[in-house]
Amino acid sequence: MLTIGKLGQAAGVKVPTIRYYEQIGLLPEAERSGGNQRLYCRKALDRLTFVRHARELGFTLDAIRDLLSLSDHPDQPCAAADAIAKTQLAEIEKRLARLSSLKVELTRMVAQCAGGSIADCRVIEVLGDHSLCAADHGHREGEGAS
Amino acid sequence: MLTIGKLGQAAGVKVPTIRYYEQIGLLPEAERSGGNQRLYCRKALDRLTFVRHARELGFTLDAIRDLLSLSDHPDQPCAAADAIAKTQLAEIEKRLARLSSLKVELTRMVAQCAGGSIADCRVIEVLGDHSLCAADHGHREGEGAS
DNA sequence: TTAATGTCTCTAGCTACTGTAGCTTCAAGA
DNA sequence: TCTTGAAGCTACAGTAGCTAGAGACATTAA
Repeated sequence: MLTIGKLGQAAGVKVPTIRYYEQIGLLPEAERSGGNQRLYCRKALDRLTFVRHARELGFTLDAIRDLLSLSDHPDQPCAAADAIAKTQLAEIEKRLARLSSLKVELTRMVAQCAGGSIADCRVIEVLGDHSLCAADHGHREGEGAS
Repeated sequence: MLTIGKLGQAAGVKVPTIRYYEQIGLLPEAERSGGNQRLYCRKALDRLTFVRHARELGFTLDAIRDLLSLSDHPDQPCAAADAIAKTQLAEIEKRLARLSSLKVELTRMVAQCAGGSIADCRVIEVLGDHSLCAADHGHREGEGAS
């Protein structure tokens, strides 16, 4: 049996994140030791690894919840899991296209900055006037820019 | 003078978002009409357009705050604005690389799903076992998957 | 005048965590 | 056996960047 710290290390997930996952019901409530500490078995590690991996691939926690419940019933046809992955793929393709055009735009902005004063800095100029844009980057970002 | 609704339409920003920007000090407090409604002039529209455009390009509100204060002092050298844009560009390139490898992975996953039952669905299998991954997608996502 | 629309403030909620405070438990060494 | 330090516990607050809703007031067109 693993403590929460060991589990986190093994799965590559931070301890508060594991507790958070339990809190929101993504992971089942853990067994407890005599001193009220969480204890995890191999299966819990598999499940957490699954979650981390899916997060890395960009799945939302809701999608992961669905995938987990699917994998808990392995006799059903896998169309549902496939659909979730496909949705995710479409989403990623959209983001890729968007980011590519942003990159073009920023590259152009940076290249045009002649190193003068702000009064003639193209970076600020382009940001103030959409019509100076070369690329047509859409209207809403929809993702946090971290 | 524009009401908040007209301003929002003109700049392509939702009304609550404008109030939010004012609340966090990104936009100055607006003038008020006799009936306590916000009124905006042309300059406010420029500023809001700048903000929206920068948000679309993935700048954080903090970075935008910096850019705005730079553009308020147009006699300084533009190195700072340039640096912000470059940081942003590097960030976008990282995200692009990451998303590309995610796309490869998901495409592979979806292609391998043979349409059978979940017991042998590669989507779930790949998510449960990192060693099955073709691409080396890093450790942390750092962006909300919307 | 009336109805519809717009605006006001305030509060709470969203995602996916992260950090803090103040306490308890555990394992290893003296 | 005692001590010490790391790791664990709960509970709550905070992060970004908004979005949604309630209930009241303002404006405008018919």
